[in-house]
Amino acid sequence: MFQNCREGGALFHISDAKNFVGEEVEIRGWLYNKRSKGKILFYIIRDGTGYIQAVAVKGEAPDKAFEMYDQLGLESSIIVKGIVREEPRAPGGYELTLTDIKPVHKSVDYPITKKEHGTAFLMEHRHLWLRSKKQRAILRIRSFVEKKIVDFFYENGFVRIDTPILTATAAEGTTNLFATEYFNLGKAYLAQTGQLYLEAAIFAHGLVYNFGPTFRAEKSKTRRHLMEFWMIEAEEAFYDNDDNIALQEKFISYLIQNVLENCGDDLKILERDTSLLEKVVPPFPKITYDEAIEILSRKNFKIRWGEDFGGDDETAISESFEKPVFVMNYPRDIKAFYMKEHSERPELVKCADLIAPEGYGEIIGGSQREEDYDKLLKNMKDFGLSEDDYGWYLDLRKYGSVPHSGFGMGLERFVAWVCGIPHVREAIPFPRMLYRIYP
RNA sequence: UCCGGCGUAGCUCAACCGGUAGAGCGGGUGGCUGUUAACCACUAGGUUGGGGGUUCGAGUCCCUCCGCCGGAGCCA
Repeated sequence: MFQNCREGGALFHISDAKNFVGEEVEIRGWLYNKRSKGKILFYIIRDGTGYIQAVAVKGEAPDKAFEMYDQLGLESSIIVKGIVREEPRAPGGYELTLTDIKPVHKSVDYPITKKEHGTAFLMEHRHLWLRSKKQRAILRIRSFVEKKIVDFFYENGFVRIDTPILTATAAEGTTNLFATEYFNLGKAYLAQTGQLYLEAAIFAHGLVYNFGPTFRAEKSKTRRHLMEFWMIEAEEAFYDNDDNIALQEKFISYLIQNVLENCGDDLKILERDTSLLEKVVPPFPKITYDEAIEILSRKNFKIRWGEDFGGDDETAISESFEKPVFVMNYPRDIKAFYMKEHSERPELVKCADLIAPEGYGEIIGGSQREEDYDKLLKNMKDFGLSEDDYGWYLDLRKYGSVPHSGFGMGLERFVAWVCGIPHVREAIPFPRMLYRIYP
């Protein structure tokens, strides 16, 4: 914030008002709202840490405060001085008796008004929408979650491996990738996963993770999809599928409990019902794909064994549980080539997707990886992948191969769930969507 | 790409069976000494997304294009 560049005077944040009662302070911020009642007027100011109301009474406050009133549109940047006062009628409990107000820049006709707006309009003004209370709360929670993700892995002995964003080939084959020119080497693609690179790194570090943007050029048009999203992926040497699931349980619970402990004010702004989040502690329910199909059949869903779940299916499964639920051991045909075959039923793979409660859908996809050279090579051929493109990946099964597992979590889906917001587009500052890349 | 829905004032939305386009907010003007999305009065603001058609008459019905929203597929 600004306090580092202030000359003299009290260092002041609105959020610290309680420590400055009776003192004159200076706020550098923006005009959030204003009201006039003739000989008394109110300026509501925000400074990035909170909101406070400055009161000016005719004859007591400088005349300037009244002259300024009509000139200052909402979101004008201003420097306000005033004396902090306890005030039970004020929302935060504190108020300012205004002693000076100076415009830094006068804002005229701010597009986002105090009444409701539609999402199309708000997305068109995303650069301004970020200033509003709920959007601030969401992105503050996102920022905190990002910190706790890094903390969790650091505390648990993981090494962060930043995997490349520009890659030469598709990692999972089927999905569409964004392409760009790469000098004399032809096309390069924006990474849709860093997993294969993480698998290489476990042989150096044992436990590794990455955290960064991921790109999918799929024409997905739903509340759970973005073209550019942030993913956290972990990869663990000598972990089987059960170890992997236990780690995910611990990870998700850690994040949720930390948010509940530290983000109470923001969750309140979002009117999030936290009672369901409080239940997110290990162990989570675990069902197999077969059992999930049974649950859906009982609910009269038209899904047959062998098909993947759609959004409605995931919601229906999650409604049977209060906590996030792991769905394990999917048919191999609907999963990626690198997943390890189930030892008793070769038509299945050892994997688990974590489905969040309240209809937020899949937030984690994970699996044990195929560590056997010959089986992996056969899978790649079955999936139509070129052996040449993946030579380095096959090498990992030649020089000290070990059982290993990993998972990937979509940050925006997680944040949307925690915040209780219906669409992932609000869980990222500037969403890239199928028909929107502005602003 | 496919399936639905929507497009009316700056914004959010009304307008019955096809019959003179309206409200709230925002803007402007005036009023008000405790407002909390302040309130009260007055006021300006429209090629009803574009084009074509049916009709005495279209915001409303038909065709077409454009834009947006939701869903499917795919996935986190």
